[in-house]
Amino acid sequence: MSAEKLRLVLPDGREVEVEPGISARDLATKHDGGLAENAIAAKLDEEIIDLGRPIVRSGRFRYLGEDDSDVDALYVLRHSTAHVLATAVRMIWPNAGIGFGPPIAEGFYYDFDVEQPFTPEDLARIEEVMAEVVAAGEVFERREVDRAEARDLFADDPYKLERLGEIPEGDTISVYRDGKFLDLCRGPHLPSTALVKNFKLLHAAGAYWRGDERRPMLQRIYGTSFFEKKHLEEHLQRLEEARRRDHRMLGKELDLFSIQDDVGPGLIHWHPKGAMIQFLLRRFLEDELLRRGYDFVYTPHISRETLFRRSGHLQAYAEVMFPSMEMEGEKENYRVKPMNCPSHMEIYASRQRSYRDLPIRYAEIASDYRNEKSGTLHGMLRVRGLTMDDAHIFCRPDQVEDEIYGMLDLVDYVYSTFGLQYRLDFATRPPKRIGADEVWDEAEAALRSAIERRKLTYAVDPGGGAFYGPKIDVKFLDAIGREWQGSTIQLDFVLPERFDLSYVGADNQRHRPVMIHRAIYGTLERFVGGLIEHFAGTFPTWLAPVQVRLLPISDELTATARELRDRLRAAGLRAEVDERAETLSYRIRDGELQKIPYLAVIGQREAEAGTVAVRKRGAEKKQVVMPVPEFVEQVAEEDRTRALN
RNA sequence: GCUGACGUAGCUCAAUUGGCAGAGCGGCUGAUUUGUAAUCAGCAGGUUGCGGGUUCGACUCCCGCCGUCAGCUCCA
Repeated sequence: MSAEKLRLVLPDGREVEVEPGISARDLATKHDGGLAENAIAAKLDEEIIDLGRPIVRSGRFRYLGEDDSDVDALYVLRHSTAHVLATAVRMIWPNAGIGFGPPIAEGFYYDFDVEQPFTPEDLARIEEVMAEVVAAGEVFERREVDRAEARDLFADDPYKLERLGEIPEGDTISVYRDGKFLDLCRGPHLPSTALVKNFKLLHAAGAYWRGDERRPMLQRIYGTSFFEKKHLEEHLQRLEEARRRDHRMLGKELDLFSIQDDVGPGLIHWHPKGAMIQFLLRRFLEDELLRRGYDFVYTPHISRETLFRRSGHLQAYAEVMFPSMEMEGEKENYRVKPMNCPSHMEIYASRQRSYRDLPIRYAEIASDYRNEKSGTLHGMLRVRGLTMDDAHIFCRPDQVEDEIYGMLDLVDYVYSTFGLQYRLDFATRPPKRIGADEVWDEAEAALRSAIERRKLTYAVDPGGGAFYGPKIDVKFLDAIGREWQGSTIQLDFVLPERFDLSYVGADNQRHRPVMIHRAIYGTLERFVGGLIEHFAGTFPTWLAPVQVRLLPISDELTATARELRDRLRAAGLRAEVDERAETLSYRIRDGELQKIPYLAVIGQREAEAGTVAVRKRGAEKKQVVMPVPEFVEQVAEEDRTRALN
């Protein structure tokens, strides 16, 4: 069979004709030395291939180099590093069972079935052996085998056999070997372990085989690797930076919140300074909601189960709800609410509604309680008692798009005030759903159109919507690039049905309103936790629990300092006097560590001149002496404009 | 919920093979009255998470509970 030449389109646009079956490596030496210099793999269209693999079709072609900015190259590197890890583990524990070992977003992991969980000392030991494997420069050797041989090769590896059984008939089964380690693996890999230069094992923890808690627990080792040492170090520094910003640590240091053992896990105590932040967030949002035509409502924290039976929560959400409370002399038990929607439905349903009343927007910042699994609790980010900035909008179908548009506008207004970038996930109809297709068509079109009108970029999550309606999730990015779940906007076709909501239209007929759930912050707990980490505790002046701390140099100046404090308070600002009998240096240091935006020193000179010596957090000029009125105005201005400094 | 590690003063952490529970910071008191990131001294502060057990003796070893932390598919 005289093979036709293949045509490969190179990144620079050139086309080359090659013999079918030529490997990327041979292609490099024959055709273009420069292009393939330091290549570790190649990419043909969307498929990454080993350098040694034969090229059997035409397409766009490029080499992957030792380039940490190339996600494809990193993918190969980390996959190979995972194999080096497994190689080392098998050298130390020859009987270790092996699970999966994929590259992941920031590194890789590998799951092992071992008698004893790995200790930190084990990880250090494994790293040493990995270094030996790297030094040995073992070649990654790919081989394609038939099913029978594969079964034979992995006869002692039950997890690999299980995976093998899932590979469809007719698919190629490949195995990779480096040194003594053989793995069922689709590849691709580096040419040699010698290219694994900068890696680090980060931690070990249990992980269920296939994430299924009914199946055996394996021991997972996480790690990461880079081509360049500099990038590994930067990555480790980022991890360190994230630890430095941990809201649980900062919450303690800055006295923002606590969780008390004898109150219960996942239940937040907002201390005065944390509570101040929550208060400021509420005030900011509520003022804005008034401008945007919302009505405030307040609803009970507990209710008869009748309510949640009607809403469907008892059927669909019971495992997250706290258990029933029996009430003496009453047939019905009570429940603490996990959400606010049912009560808002009741308010809507409490009287007749006209099409002229719509849209109706009920907002409530409310405490809800959810019995989250103990292992998922995490500081303020995953709690059992949560404060939702909730709202439910009831509108006519023709109003949905404008309402969504308005919410996106509000999201943008709020997030940009905090200097947060964000992105949208648009989740569409899942396979299992209620509601007619026409209703979904209309709803999804309205959401999409609102997003596009707002000129926002978004990712579609097909089938990711709830069974009762499509939704938009807003993810915001913090200062070190991590993503947080923030706002959510969710259409609901179910609740209006269950509560038999209606309005009387212009045609004098009863119609079903559309209902939209929405939260801007999400929960105050998570949002504040996110802000703590985003700002690393250094809140902008308008959010700082204490904006100004006054430092009188000696006792004689305390009265002057108190006067200024009262003047600042009268201007709506938050100020306090540090009257402790400590040196100025001591009190300045303390104020800096407490991340207070303004430290204002008052000495004899200032008292006589009517000035303050202002030391602004993070400012280039260490201190500026200014007249008191000017200082008050400067802080007030920053507060008023919500400056991000 | 499950697996593992951990839990000592308000905070951060010590305490040898099972042998008198300590330090720094913080707090209080006194002295100092301070000019830009820690003044000095003294004092108080503990049922070593809770409950059992082993032992002459338990922070230490064993069991149970509570809590914290990491993780629990980003599919060979």
